[in-house]
Amino acid sequence: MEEGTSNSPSYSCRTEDDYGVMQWHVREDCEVRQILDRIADKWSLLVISLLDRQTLRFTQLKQEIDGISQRMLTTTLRHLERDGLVRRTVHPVVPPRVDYALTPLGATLHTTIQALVDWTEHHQPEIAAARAAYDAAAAQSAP
Amino acid sequence: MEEGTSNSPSYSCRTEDDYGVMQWHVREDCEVRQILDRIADKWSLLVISLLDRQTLRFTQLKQEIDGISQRMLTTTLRHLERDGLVRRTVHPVVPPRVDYALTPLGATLHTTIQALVDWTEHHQPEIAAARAAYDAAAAQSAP
DNA sequence: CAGAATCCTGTCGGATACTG
DNA sequence: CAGTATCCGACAGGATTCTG
Repeated sequence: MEEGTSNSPSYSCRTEDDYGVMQWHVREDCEVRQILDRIADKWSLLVISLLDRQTLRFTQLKQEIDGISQRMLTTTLRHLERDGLVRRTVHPVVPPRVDYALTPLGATLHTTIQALVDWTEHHQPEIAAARAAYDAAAAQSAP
Repeated sequence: MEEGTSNSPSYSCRTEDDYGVMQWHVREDCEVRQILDRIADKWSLLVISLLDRQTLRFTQLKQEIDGISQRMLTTTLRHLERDGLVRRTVHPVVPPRVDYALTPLGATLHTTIQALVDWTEHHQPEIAAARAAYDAAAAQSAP
C-alpha cells in the first residue's frame, strides 16, 4: 500500500525545544494531532456519523457517502479500524460480506464529535456573517 | 494571494442527490466541514489554544508555535479572522505592532475543542494499544 | 515588525483497471 | 462483493526573498 499504513505521524512534533513557557502546547498537540487527523480528514467524520446509527456493509457505506471513491473508503475504514474506532467483520461466505460497526471507543468519540457538530450548526450564521463582513471589507480596500 | 481567500469550499458537498434516507449526513457535513477544516488544519488549533490564554503579537505566536513558517502563520490568522474567531488589531506605530486575540465566538469554539482534546488525552492509551495490535496482526499476515 | 510575493515539493485523493 | 494496484493531477505548505 502506498499510504496509510505508515507509522510516522504527519507532523514534526519536535520536543527538543526549551525556550518558552508555553511550548508544552506543541507537545500536547502531538497526541491531539493524531486523533484530529483521523476525524478531520475528508471522509472519516461521515463514516463515524453513519456507523453510529447502525452497522453497514462496504457497499452500503459507499452508497450513503456521496462522492467517495472506493479507494478512499477503504483507506478511511482501515485507519479507523487501526485506531480501534471501527470493527471490521468478515463473513466467510461467497460472495464476501463485510460489516463495519463502531467500537465502544468509536461511540464515545462520536459523542464528543457531536458536540463540535452542534457548535457548528449553532454558530454557523455568525461565521457566515463574519465571512461576509470580512469579504466586504476586503473588496472595499482592494477594488 | 494564491490561496486562502477563495470563497469556494474545498469539498463538493453535492446536494442534488435524493436516493437515500440518510443522505442528509452529506448535506449536514457541508457546514460542519467548513469549520472542521478551520480547526483541523495544520496550525489553527495551536493558534486558538495559545490565544485562549492571552493576546499575542505576530512574532510571539511565531515563537510559541515551533516550526511554523510566517507564511502559514499569516494565512492561518487570516482564515481565523475571516471566520470571526480571531480579532486582529493594528496599532499605528512604527515599528508596526499587531495584536491577535480570540473573539467571544472563538472562545466558545475553544471550549468545544477542549472537549475533543480531553477525549484524546483520556483515550490515547486505548488508541495506542489498538494501533499496536493492528500493526502486530498486519505484520503477522504479511511477513 | 509584520507581512506579501514567488518558487518548489510532498502528499492527498480521484479515475481507472484488475482480482479472490 | 469487497477490495488491491497504478497512474496522475491538484493543492497544502515550506524556504526564500522583498517591502512599508
